[in-house]
Amino acid sequence: MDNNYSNTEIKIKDAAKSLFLKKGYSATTTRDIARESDINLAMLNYYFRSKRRLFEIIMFETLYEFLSKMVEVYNDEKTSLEQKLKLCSEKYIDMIIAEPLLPTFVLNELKNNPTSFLKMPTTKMIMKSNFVAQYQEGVKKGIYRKVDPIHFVTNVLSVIVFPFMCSPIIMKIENLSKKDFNIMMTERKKLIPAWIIQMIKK
Amino acid sequence: MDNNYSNTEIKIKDAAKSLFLKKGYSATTTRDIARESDINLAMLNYYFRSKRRLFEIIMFETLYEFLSKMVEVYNDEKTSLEQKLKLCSEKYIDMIIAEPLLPTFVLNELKNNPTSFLKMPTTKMIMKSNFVAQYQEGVKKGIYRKVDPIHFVTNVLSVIVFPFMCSPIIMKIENLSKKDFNIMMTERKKLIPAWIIQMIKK
DNA sequence: TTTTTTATTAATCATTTGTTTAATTCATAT
DNA sequence: ATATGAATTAAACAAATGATTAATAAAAAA
Repeated sequence: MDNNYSNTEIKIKDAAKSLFLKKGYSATTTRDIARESDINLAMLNYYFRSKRRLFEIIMFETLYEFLSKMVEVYNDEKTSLEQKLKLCSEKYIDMIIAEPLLPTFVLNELKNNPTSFLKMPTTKMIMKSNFVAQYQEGVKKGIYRKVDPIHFVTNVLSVIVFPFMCSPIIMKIENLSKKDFNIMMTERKKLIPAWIIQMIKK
Repeated sequence: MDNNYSNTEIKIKDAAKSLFLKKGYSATTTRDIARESDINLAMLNYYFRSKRRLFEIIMFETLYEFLSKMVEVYNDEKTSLEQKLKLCSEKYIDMIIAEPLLPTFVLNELKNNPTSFLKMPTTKMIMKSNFVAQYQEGVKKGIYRKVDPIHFVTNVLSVIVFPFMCSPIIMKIENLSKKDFNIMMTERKKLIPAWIIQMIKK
């Protein structure tokens, strides 16, 4: 590889991301990060100046990657609303199965620092996406019930994301292993689009 | 008042709960709590032995109160499923408007310590509640679509709770004040029961 | 009132934590 | 081969943090 990033710089970021996701900003110490990435403590400040700055870099990149993937689906001109529902349900669930700590982390750290979200270029794009436009078209045509699009979008994201945030509870009360839980979430890939359609269809 | 709790003990717990909810366990210092409750730092250890123990007491009480309120609605023998949907939608949304930081706090701290949830007597009661039984009856009668009850319960909670966890995002992208946001959530009290019914009705 | 227990305070302790420094090693270019 | 800059290390610093102590004040019991 011939980029500008040194090996240690990547090692620090990987370890830091993993720890920040797992324990949050405050509960993660610089020494934790140094140990996990197997680098000298001073290297953290050498490459990133401070713990705060390292966190913000990781936060930005993580958010950006996450939102980019979302916008991709929502703005596809070729697919119908029902196809988009199926696609995003599948895509998000796969995404979160691959990185299950992400939603809680994002929402939690955003609560403390909502400005970092403003900086994201893709933030407001969801409400102006093809996805929402297609829903509103359907309303005009009289095939969908009318409701403020923000409710519609919120509901879609709710039934996709929230179960992951409850995973400890769901696993406990249903006696599921992590594997079982993921199977359950995989089931939802098919169920969610149908539910949403039933919710909005006249 | 003639209970066993001294004034300072209550002051400490109130301040600590407020801070733990707002900033989480790690980001809250004992000195924060002492300052906020306007007591001497040593009083915290005098009454609660340690920060950890104070946290666990608050966590337990908060969880217990929260779950108790939930079980109340779910197990009411007199109400139909549709009435329960309306009641719990109203009740939970009012509850969370009154204490909006609670869901994120609970889910977040539970992730680190799922055992504290096991101790709760009411934990598994939801899946064995009258609410679930009524749904399954409806399935047998052929008026509701069949799906694993855990999906049904998860969906109800998702569309109720998740929007609050996203409140910073929703407020940002929709340009809402806290008041506006609460109005939007209040709208949902009526909408959610209808959505859920449409979701499950044949 | 006197004694005894309980509550409160200011000061202090021992760790932990984020960050920096000064010395050393490594790589690269001249 | 040597000089220059970048990368790495061990050690240390200052501030913050959870917890304790010893002295004092307040309340309750005798």
